[in-house]
Amino acid sequence: MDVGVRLQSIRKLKGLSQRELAKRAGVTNSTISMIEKNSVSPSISSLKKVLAGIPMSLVEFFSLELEQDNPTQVVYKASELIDISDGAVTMKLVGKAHPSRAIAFLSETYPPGADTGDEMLTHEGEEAGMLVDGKLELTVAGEVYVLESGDSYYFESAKPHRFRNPFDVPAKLISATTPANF
Amino acid sequence: MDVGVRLQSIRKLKGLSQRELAKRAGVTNSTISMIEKNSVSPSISSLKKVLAGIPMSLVEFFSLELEQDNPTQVVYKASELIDISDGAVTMKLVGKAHPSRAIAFLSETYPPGADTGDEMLTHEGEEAGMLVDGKLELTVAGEVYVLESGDSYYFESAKPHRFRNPFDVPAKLISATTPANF
DNA sequence: CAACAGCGTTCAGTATTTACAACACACTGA
DNA sequence: TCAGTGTGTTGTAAATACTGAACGCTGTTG
Repeated sequence: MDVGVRLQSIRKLKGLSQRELAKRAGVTNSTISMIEKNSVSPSISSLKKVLAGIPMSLVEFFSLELEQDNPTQVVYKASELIDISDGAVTMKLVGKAHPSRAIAFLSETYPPGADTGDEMLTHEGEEAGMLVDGKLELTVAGEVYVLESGDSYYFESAKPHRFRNPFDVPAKLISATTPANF
Repeated sequence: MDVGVRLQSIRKLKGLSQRELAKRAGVTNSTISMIEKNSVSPSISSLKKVLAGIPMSLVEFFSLELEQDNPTQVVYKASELIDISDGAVTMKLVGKAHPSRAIAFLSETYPPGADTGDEMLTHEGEEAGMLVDGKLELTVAGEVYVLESGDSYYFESAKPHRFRNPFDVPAKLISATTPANF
């Protein structure tokens, strides 16, 4: 697998534009464009700067490259999931061998007090999930729900939504979002 | 840790000169010189070519870089050993976190029929080892010995020596060589 | 519709890396 | 001692990557 495609899929998975990533990384958008198109082979220092804007280490970057040499992996051990955690919420992505995935299937853990941020989330697509442990508060389009172990949900992601754990035990959630550009 | 120092220590561990590695990698010796001195930041394609001459993947290269962020690692699991195999003989190096090691401590496996080559080895330093499984033939300065499980050895590496496994079971050897530039 | 903002791409010029060819040094053997 | 071979380093010229400013496209807003 080549560097360009890999960078692009990681960038899109993080929901960043070329310009946005370029600004965070301290390079120009044209640099990122050309790297993703494989019209240049970036220097180590450049790639390092770019990845710092994601953020991601060189090790992680090339580890992912290795893993997708095995394009037909079907089963994933817990330790094989990709960590895309954001803040206090840990999020682990299933299906690392599928760079152009249609579904972001996640294992998420919300410690007591954790949430997805003050702002309500809105994006295209649909999402579903099931709580496997603890209790979790879900707000969708102004309605507040409390999920308990075994409860599940499904809604259009365009509706403003937010997850919060105001309880005193960690909540473990299995979720799926499509498309995967969240 | 920087790219240059890491490349140099790997190259020396493999016993290669800048020119020798350059020839295998299809680059010039000056390129390798400047990379090791960190006077340039090589492009991914260049570094990939250089590492192909070792041979070593980008993943492994940067993995090593990460690991030595933890400079005080003392215990290593079997899966954590660095594979520096040569031919049929598998050799795994203990102490990856010590780039400027004084001792090359190896776990080696000789399948039936494997050997260290037709030529006798001679280099500076001293080496010792113990056979933990199977049987192994050791020749030192013209003398031929047969090691069995539990047997050990110690000799000056300047004496011509060779390991062979003419038996029908794999031989597993734990060895130490100093200095580590073998 | 027009203006705008965001997206990725492309082009010319600049900065950096790389190849080629020297160089200095150390060691070996005649 | 002196040629010969090995080592790593360092100029200069060619190749390549990177920047900055365009461009065309899409969707949004007044």
